[in-house]
Amino acid sequence: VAKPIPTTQAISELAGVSKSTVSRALKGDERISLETRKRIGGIAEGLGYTTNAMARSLVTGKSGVIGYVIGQTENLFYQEQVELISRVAADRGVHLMLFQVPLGGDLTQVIPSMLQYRLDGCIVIASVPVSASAVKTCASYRMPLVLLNRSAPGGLASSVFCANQDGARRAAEFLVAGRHQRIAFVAGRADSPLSLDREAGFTAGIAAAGRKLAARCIGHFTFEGGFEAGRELMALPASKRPDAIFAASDVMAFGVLDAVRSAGRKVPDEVSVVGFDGLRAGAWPAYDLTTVVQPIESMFVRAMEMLGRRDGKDPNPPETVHIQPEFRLRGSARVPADWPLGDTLKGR
Amino acid sequence: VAKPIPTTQAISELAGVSKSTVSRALKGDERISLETRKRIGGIAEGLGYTTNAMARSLVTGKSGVIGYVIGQTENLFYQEQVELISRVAADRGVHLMLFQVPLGGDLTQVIPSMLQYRLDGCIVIASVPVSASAVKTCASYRMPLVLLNRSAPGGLASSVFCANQDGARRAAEFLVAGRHQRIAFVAGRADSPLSLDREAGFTAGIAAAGRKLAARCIGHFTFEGGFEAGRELMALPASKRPDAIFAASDVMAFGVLDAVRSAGRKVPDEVSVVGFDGLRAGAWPAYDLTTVVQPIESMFVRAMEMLGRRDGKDPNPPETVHIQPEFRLRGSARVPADWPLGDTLKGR
DNA sequence: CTGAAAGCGCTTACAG
DNA sequence: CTGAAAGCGCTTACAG
Repeated sequence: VAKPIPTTQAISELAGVSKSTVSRALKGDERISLETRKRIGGIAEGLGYTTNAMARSLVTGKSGVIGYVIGQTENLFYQEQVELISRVAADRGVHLMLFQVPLGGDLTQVIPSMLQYRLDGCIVIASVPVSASAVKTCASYRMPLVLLNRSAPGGLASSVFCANQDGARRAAEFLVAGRHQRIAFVAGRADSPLSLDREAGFTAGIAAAGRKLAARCIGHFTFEGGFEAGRELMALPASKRPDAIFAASDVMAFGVLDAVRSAGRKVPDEVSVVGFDGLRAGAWPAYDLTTVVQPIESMFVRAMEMLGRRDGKDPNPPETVHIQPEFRLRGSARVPADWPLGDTLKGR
Repeated sequence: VAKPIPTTQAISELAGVSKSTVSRALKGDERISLETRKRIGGIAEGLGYTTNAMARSLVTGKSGVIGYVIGQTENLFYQEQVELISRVAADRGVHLMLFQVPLGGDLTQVIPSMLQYRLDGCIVIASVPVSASAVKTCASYRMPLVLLNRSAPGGLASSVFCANQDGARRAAEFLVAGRHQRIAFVAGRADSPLSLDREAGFTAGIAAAGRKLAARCIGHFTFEGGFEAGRELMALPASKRPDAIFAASDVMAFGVLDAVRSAGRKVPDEVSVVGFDGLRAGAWPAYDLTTVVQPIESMFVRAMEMLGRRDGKDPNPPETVHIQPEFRLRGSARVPADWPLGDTLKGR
């Protein structure tokens, strides 16, 4: 039998008190006597009451939902995160609404929807382009934004970064210590700040050892791109062929690995491969990838905190944080004899 | 400079008409003169107006958002789908709210949240346990439910299935035609209807050729479980060792493949492996998996249609549909000489 | 073709 | 410790 969801009105009638009292009792207002609170709580429970979030947010101005903006990406990395962020959100009692920016689009496209639902804020992943005007629009409507691994044009939004440079530098030190002779880098896209950061950290790391990059390819952050890059590198004459390859993402590293193997080279005996991200699939024996692990759970927690803490009406001032990644040793790269096992970047 | 989001009130003042007219004009009500509609539309645009979805849904009783309920699963299959379903939803102008049922939990846990936001309906993926009482509760509150690859206890909710039996049967026919001698099956969990369906279809397929299963293992729907199963199977004496293995999911098939190879067996010369799902990662050279591809996009579209079509106040009556999967030939299994290339189940 | 009024289900000053 | 009243921003019969 279908029953409508009961309202505070229904409860107030059953309890013989006003709707105001019901409302206050339900949210545990101290001004209502404990006894009344308990009684009302019991009635609400018995009726199967749930507050109408729409009505509540209409008056409070807070919706209890934050937006999670993803791109139209086939990148495994982002796919893995959905479960994680939804758990982090659930733990804090906030709900997540999903927004997808189509390929070639910009955050701007989903702003109207975000505003419609009066979101308490938005988390935007790195693969979504964010124009200066998009950030400005959100700021003008007081819609707090947290960008992941991306800085906000004009500094009008918060950012949570993995310490990309530090992580990449660590990978460089690892490969140098492993006595690799010709070290190559596979970039994501030429114009990606994320890729550039990782490249900067990596080249700084090998430069510190008085070395330089033996080769550099573009892998477009895709498996296929990584595979192609790996093929190119393996096609080089022996004197130039790299014996170590660092890819700016794990999926690309997977592609590189498959290419290296199909070129008949042994991993890690002839070629070491290191990635960046920390995909779960990296643990599968087929790849067994040594990689820099992004602290995504911590990154999400920080992002939620930034969105959550706004006590007053005004959003928090934008801030930027960098969280250190970990370095995960697996079988795809030669381990220097004296390298501390189980070492992590965090420990430094 | 921060500005509040304008309301119909603001527009009505600027336009010199009533809020009623603004409301009607904005939704293109024919009763408002075209001229007025255009003028109001222009003013709204200029003001950067977006309707307050909370207020609207408070009166209409429709929120424009549907729930997507996922489990705490690390299964790649579900991870890949988030992007797809969010695109399908966006195409139809509905928004998606994410709900996660923790490990060991049941749909019941998230029902209060679903009710709070007065969702227009919910899509529940197969890895989420759905008790009879959960279905009953949703039905009693008129919350339409569509379960994926799972039938509703009591028939009180709709279901969209991949034709699991047909797909698995096709895999069986393929392996039989490939003249494999000892055919094994790796199940998901013993109590999973999904796994049982695929097993039923598969064994029916080989039984039709007068054959029976050479071996059967449990792989728990995980990579590790598949790997373990593959190891067990490869450890059998040569006379019992399978030369063909069908896994009830792609991730398990990946594990099987890695186990088969690490046991020193050649794929597909000595052992053929076939999966079920159609993960993108199956196309990677490291796995190159022949598999039954679930038509998830069509499944999502049907699910949305089931939720969307309710014109009146009452939800649509529950229905159940089965959509045919495709069979994708790749390199992990020997192809029968006379097998039609590019053949799909759909074509039959 | 348009408007005044009521109401969706809450919360929150303001009174007492 | 509790209630009456106003109001959040819409939509929708009901009138005209």
